[in-house]
Amino acid sequence: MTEAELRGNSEQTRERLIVAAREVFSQQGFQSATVREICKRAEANIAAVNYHFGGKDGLLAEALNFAPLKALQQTNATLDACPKVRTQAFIHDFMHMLLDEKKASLQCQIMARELADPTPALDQIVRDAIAPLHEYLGELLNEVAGRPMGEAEQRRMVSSILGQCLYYRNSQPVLQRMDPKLRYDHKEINAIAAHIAAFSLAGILQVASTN
Amino acid sequence: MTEAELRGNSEQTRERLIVAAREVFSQQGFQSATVREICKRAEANIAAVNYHFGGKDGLLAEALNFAPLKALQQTNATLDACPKVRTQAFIHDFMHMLLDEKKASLQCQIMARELADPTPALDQIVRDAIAPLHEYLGELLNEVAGRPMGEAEQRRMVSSILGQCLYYRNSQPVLQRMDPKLRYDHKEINAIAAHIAAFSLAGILQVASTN
DNA sequence: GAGGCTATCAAACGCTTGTTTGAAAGTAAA
DNA sequence: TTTACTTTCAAACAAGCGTTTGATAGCCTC
Repeated sequence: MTEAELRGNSEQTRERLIVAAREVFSQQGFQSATVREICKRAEANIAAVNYHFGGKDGLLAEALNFAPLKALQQTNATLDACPKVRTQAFIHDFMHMLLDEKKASLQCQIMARELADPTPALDQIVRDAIAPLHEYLGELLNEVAGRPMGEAEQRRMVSSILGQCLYYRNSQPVLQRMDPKLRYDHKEINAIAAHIAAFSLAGILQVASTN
Repeated sequence: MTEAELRGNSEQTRERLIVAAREVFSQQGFQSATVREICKRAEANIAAVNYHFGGKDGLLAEALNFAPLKALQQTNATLDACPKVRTQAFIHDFMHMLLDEKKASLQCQIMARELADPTPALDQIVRDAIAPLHEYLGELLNEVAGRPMGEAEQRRMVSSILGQCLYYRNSQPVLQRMDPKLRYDHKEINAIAAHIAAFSLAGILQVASTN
């Protein structure tokens, strides 16, 4: 084995662990996920997690990655369209990130899980991902409303949209039982996103024009 | 010790365990909650849970109680008001159940937690509580819309409302960090409920009149 | 008062968890 | 060849979990 190969193997092990960790964390949540399961999927030894990441917490920190969410924001911000259309596009892309088996961002799914069941990484997640997201969405919704909203009002508008979106991911076990035929295929996700967008845009415009 | 006192003590222990279990389950979730912590709060021996309920699962089954949710529906159904006002009232009462420290129904909070992190009791919860709730809300929203909605559309309307409501409960750790001043006092809960109601009624009417 | 039943208790059991250990194998530098 | 360093591995460790056990004491029935 040459040095390059060894390096390669080491890097490969590290990388395989991160990939496996994203799978398991996003599916089972941080607490329910076990180091043994992750190592099994990564075909690595149990001690590898502690050797490469210092522990389960360290692995989570490495598995987290805000790039997909930031990319979504970036794409949306540079969209040449009116606020309403950009809001629709945002919800559409966000839902595909959360639900689409093919395009899904496991990193975002891990974050979505963290919201309901916090870990020590929550502070970092809020600071680096959720707070900027709230800020961006808040300004976008301000444009939709056509007038500056109060801080609290703006936060509630954002919460209304995020709450709807996350419900489909975090309450999937329930929704599955309510409608056994439910499958999150491309068509269904588009329908859900369209519903949330139409529902929310009406809500924003109405509330903004009333208060 | 007389028989009555013994009976009483036994019943007291059982009852204290259920009360303590509701507290701990609603605060920490079923999985994170420990039998030892519950017994400690109930001032009971560790073996008491198994003796009285056959295990942690059995204690959860007894701690669950759908009466408060059913009562909310019953109250709302017999309300002498138009569909819009009944929807507002429903959201108002539901949010107080989920958030108000004084009026809160711990049983409902346990259920809210179960949505995100299912246990073996989820089937029972869906069957006995959530499905009827969805059905009732669906019909109510139908009246609001003024026309019969399709099954999928109706389900999405209900999901939009429940998603918004549950977000404030299940994502509290995040919202707390976004706004450190946030306190779920009576006034704040009323404001949140009013927002969700106004937001959602506008969404329903708009979507219903368009499609 | 003997036997049976109920309820409680301290202690221990068996299992799973994340983590640590010490040896082994390989490469690179001296 | 020796030395040092990196990576992997099987095994064990310590802690926490839900659960079980066997003893104890009180009350009822006979």
